[in-house]
Amino acid sequence: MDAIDILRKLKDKGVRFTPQRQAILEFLLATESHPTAEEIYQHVKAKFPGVSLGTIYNTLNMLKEHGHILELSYGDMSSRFDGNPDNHYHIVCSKCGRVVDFHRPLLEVDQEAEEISGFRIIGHRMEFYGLCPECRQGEMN
Amino acid sequence: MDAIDILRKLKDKGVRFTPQRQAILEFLLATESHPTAEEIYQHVKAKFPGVSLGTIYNTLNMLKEHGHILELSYGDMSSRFDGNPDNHYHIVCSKCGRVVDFHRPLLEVDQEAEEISGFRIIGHRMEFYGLCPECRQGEMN
DNA sequence: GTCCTTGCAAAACGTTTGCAGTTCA
DNA sequence: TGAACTGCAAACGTTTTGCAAGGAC
Repeated sequence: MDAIDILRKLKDKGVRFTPQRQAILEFLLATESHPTAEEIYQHVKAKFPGVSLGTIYNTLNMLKEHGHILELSYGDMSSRFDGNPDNHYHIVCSKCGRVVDFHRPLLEVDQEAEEISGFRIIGHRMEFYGLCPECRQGEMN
Repeated sequence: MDAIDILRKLKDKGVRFTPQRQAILEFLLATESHPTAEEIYQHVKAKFPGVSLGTIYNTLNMLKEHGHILELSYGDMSSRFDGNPDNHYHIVCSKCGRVVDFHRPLLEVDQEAEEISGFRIIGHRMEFYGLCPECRQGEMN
């Protein structure tokens, strides 16, 4: 489902279809990174110079509440947004903040969570915490 | 390993043993909740009325960097800190923010992550995202 | 005595809110 | 036309920073 399809469906729920929203959602669906609101803002500004950060947040929250994107908060201050939940896992260094990808088959636990909780599960996220090889030096004896 | 043991070990690394730090760490190890910095502050203030929020953050970051506690960021603005990583999982509603516990045996993936990445893994966290039964009404057709 | 830590206050940062003007339907 | 949205700016809550005084070792 692409950006236009999603926004068309949202129209039935009283959500307006605006070019800014289209640009934001298209960017999120096209990228494999997990951009911050600021990064999305910078990207959309190239196409719509007048767009504001407030509009970015407005749209991101709307998409999140309708279950089309995920908001992931990391240790660094700002949230990251993900339009493609079928992704990989991360390992975060508690000391230097480095993040490395952990590629392994996605755990198939969403259905179990859906059945037990009654939620409509959109996706999950798993993160490992630890000390990276550099930061391990002299630590954790 | 209790608070005093941990702080004694940190002394060898040039980290000072102060009563404020002891109180903060003891609270974190004793509770099963995931308190925010503010909640830790309120608790420690009962014992040390003059303590400041800055000291709480200072200590939490130090403990995190040495791999003794985890910082977990949620959708709501403030981070939560966890001294007992062996816990449960969460399911978060993307619309109303409700969080419910998901009790299931912890997935045994830490060792795999440690071997592949070279990190010293302290723990992991998994979160499911979706729409809760109430917020599903009329959504996601 | 040294230098790490504390407490305080101010600053920085990400995010939300309020509002007047605009645009989609 | 009317409700939803935009852009802007101000406000908000969390976290970090700077610095003088204090405390651990």
